[in-house]
Amino acid sequence: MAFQPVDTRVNFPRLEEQVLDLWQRKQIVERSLESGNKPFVFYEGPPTANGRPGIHHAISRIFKDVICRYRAMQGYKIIGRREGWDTHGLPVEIEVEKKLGFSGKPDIEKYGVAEFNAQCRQSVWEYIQDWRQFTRRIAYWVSEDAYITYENDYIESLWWIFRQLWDRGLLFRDYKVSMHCPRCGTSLSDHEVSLGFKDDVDDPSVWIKFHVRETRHEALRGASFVAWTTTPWTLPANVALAVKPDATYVVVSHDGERLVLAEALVHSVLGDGVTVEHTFQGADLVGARYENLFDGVPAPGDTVDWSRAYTVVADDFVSLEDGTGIVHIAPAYGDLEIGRKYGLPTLFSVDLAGNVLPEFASLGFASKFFKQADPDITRNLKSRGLLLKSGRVKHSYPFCWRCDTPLLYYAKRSWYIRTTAMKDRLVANNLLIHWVPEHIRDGRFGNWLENNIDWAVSRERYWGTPIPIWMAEDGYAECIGSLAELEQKVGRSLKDLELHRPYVDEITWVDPQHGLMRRIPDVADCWFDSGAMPIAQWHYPMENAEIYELAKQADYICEAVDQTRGWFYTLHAIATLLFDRPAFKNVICLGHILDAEGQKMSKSRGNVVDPWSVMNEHGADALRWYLFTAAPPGSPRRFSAGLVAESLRKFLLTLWNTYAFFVTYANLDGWTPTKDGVDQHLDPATLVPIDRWALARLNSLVRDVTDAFEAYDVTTAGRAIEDFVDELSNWYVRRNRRRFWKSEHDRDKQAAYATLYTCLLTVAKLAAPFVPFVAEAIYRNLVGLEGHEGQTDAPESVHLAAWPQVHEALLEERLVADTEVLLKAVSVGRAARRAAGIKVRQPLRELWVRASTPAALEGLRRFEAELRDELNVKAVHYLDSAATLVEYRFKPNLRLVGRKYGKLVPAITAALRDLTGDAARAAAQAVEAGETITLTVEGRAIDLLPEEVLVESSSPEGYAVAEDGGVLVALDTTLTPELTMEGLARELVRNIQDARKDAGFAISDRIIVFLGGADGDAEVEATLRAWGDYVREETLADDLRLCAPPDHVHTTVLELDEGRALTIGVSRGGAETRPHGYV
RNA sequence: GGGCGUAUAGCUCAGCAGGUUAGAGCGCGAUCCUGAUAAGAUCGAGGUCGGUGGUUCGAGUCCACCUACGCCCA
Repeated sequence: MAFQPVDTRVNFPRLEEQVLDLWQRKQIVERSLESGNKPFVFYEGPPTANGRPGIHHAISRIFKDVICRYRAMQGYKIIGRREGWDTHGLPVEIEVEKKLGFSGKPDIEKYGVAEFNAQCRQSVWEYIQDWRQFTRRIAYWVSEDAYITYENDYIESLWWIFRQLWDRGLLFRDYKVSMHCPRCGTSLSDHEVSLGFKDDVDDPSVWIKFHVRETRHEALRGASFVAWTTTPWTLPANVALAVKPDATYVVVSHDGERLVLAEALVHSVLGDGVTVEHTFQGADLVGARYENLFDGVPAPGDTVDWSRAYTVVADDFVSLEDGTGIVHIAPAYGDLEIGRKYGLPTLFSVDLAGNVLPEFASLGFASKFFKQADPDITRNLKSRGLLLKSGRVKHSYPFCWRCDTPLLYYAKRSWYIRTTAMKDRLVANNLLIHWVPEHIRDGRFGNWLENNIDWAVSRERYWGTPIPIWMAEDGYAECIGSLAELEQKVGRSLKDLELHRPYVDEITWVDPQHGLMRRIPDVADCWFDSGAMPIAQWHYPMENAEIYELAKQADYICEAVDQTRGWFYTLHAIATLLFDRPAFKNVICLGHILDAEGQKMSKSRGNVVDPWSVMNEHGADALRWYLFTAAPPGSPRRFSAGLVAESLRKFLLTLWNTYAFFVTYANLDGWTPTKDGVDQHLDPATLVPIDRWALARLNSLVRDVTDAFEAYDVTTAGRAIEDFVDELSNWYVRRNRRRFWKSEHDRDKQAAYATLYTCLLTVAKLAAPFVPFVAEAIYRNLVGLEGHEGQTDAPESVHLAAWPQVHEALLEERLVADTEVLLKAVSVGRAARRAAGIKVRQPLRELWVRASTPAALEGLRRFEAELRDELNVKAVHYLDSAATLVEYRFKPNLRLVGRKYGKLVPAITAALRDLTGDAARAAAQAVEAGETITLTVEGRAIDLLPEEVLVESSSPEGYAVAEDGGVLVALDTTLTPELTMEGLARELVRNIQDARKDAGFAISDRIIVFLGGADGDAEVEATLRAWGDYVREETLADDLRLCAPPDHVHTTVLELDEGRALTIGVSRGGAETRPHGYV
């Protein structure tokens, strides 16, 4: 059974398409989704499919995927690994409005709510095919058995939740100021409002005089209160002025007028040249009356108590940061709480469409849009001498996140979920959640919960979950918790009822006591829909109680950071209010992907990178790997296709080439793993150190990747795999190539194959959650599934295979540490060669090496053969204290000495530095022998333990030296004729190999070599006498001919020193060109 | 205005019990190694570790303040 040949010039996108076909053919996805026995609960945060998926959807989908794949390989049955679609809400309505050319609610009413909602229902599927293709291509494994928030079953579950809240008294109706969009005709939720704050909004800034009308203070008579506002349109709704009770207020004369304002703000408002006439505490001003600017309009049907209107109140909320210290109060437009607290009437100046009320017609600004009315109102006040001054100001102001209309603060009747009643539980339950990154828990999310306000859950819109509250004229209300309950109310079957407006609105009944019960017109905030998905996706409690019980709390969710106030919050709020438990245990909170300029990618900016172009060029795995490993998921990161390409080269190609190398030689040798695994070749007792090293590294990798996954640290897990693959390729394979090439099929070769095979197969499994395509291709070929159907018991897909276990017996920390020192010594040795200008190909006589600790030096001794070979030297000597050719220098090991001796550190450092000559040698020997050394520092004797001293040695004279990280390598650069000849032999081999490759010969082709110009060159002839067999063997040459190559053969030129050059020719050998020998 | 986060080489990122000369990859230049490699190695250029102060024998790391950016809240 051979492996399928592997091409190193792999086209990953094409490979991935083949794997996709395979998965489909073998129904791998379905089988994976159904596999497992221990439950692991995942919640899919539903996107709205009314736009094409972008790169930010790619990252959230793969981070969801990678954890689920990992858990699936561990034998978990993943519950909730299914699509979910968020289908309701203003975004959808806005889309449809745009399409139909509407500009507000009246258009929708005219068009008909039934038809409008039908359009909404349809529009959410416009991009569903894009989403499904995207999901498939990026290998986000979810079932297409989707939950859909607009379905009757889903809505019925939401009704049940409403009813639970209702029964607990957590659902209530109240006047409350909310941010109102006059265009959309609806209040916006806090998270919606927060989407639309703009800085640097240009607004009027006016200082208004309010003439004092009635006061007990003589000094106030004839004076005017000065208040500042940026919203002149609210002035007709003014009912009071507020001051800070403990602040100082002054009456000043200014341009012949007497003005009242906070002392602290006099200068900033009026500048210099004012005379203070009198001083008041804010509290003293309470009760003073002033002449109202306009006649505000009460809401229809409201009985207004005018007794407190147009008076001064004192409250701590007043700030002296800006303005005048006197705040204009208009309860209807934001100061409702103050109004209620001080018994003030609520008066209006503009209606819900944002237009000034008709009552102001005589003043000339009726029916104007509130922002447009600002100048008219200011002009009116100016003409009446009530304007102190005016200007413009830039500040932040909220706009509708969808239609960009400036929002109004507006007191309206709405429905609320009393989340504040459970605030302590929200906070406590949050502490049970494992957040990645950690700081979100106590930072952004924790703060948000600390400042919790009641959740405004109703929307005066059309396309959404109808809030199941029916109300009579007299205000009596009932909340309906299921369709059955509603059927009972109306006394007929409603099984064909579509649970949307306007159909649900048509359902009424007559209550014997209260008369006709009609549904309130509101629909639910669509965040309520998604936050309720743990319950509603199963149509609980009407159905699926069993699966709901398993899935009532998620083990894992993952979305971007903008969901802190969105889905993360609504999930958490509903779970806490209903069940007093967190909705999820672990959450990865993704940072935003930014474009190349560091800007957030968003549809409105039009800078969204198309993930398809990246996947088509580099493949989904390359994209996935990059997103997993480039930066921790919580950090915002800049994205460009170039970075994906780099990630591809660095990891996927290295892995692939290692795999290709293995397959190439395994096939040549006919090596296959034994059917029941390869472990009999992997007994540590019989393995050479480098094999044991590879397996030790592999097993510590398994351990590290598993640990990182358990901590939901995907990035660390991925980077660990990348590091291992790098070492496997650039150390293990490179060091062991000859073991694979050699022709004997001995035990050593078997061990090498078994080791590399085990590493590759294990890496394929570890990497499977990250790069499911490449891992699949490698796995299937390695376990013999490709082209050998039915001949193996191995699971048909790496994604159906078991997650690797750590073999403790193979973990050898010491061996791994020793190899690290070796790698360091090799690196330092190369630097020394480089410094001396001597190629690695040129053998040298000897080197001296020193490590920072005796243990490290011992490690080097263990790998002396590797060190000799890597640095191409004949002998290695060790610089310990017995070596006389070096000088020693000492430093304190600060980590230890610092803690122990504190302020003495500089003196100890100096004392160690002063050790020279015999004293230094003695000290070095003491350290090496594990004895303490005694120093006299500031008059006292200090015994330093051997580990508290770092010994450095100078380079021996006449050697090429380099040093780094405590490892020193000194090379003897003396060249003997023998060494020079050997160097030349290797030079010949290298150039002949190059020529072979250039000529396009197969690896196993035997050749004839022509050396033009070598005839008569004593050095070349001598070299070939000594090394001819070696050269022939290395290059598979049947013959080395000292003559100019014939015309037809491939040639290359090797420059020797002093202008000598060899022309090397290679041609394929064969039976007709039997070697006739050169020597 | 408040909260959270980020700030280290041209770019992407490590460095998190405070410790010795601040690293890696990419890119650039040079050299080397190589019959798996689209790879690898070595050297070079490139850093006031955002700034200022403080704690400490010692600060990229801890503290305070400030600046810039991002997100969130107002």
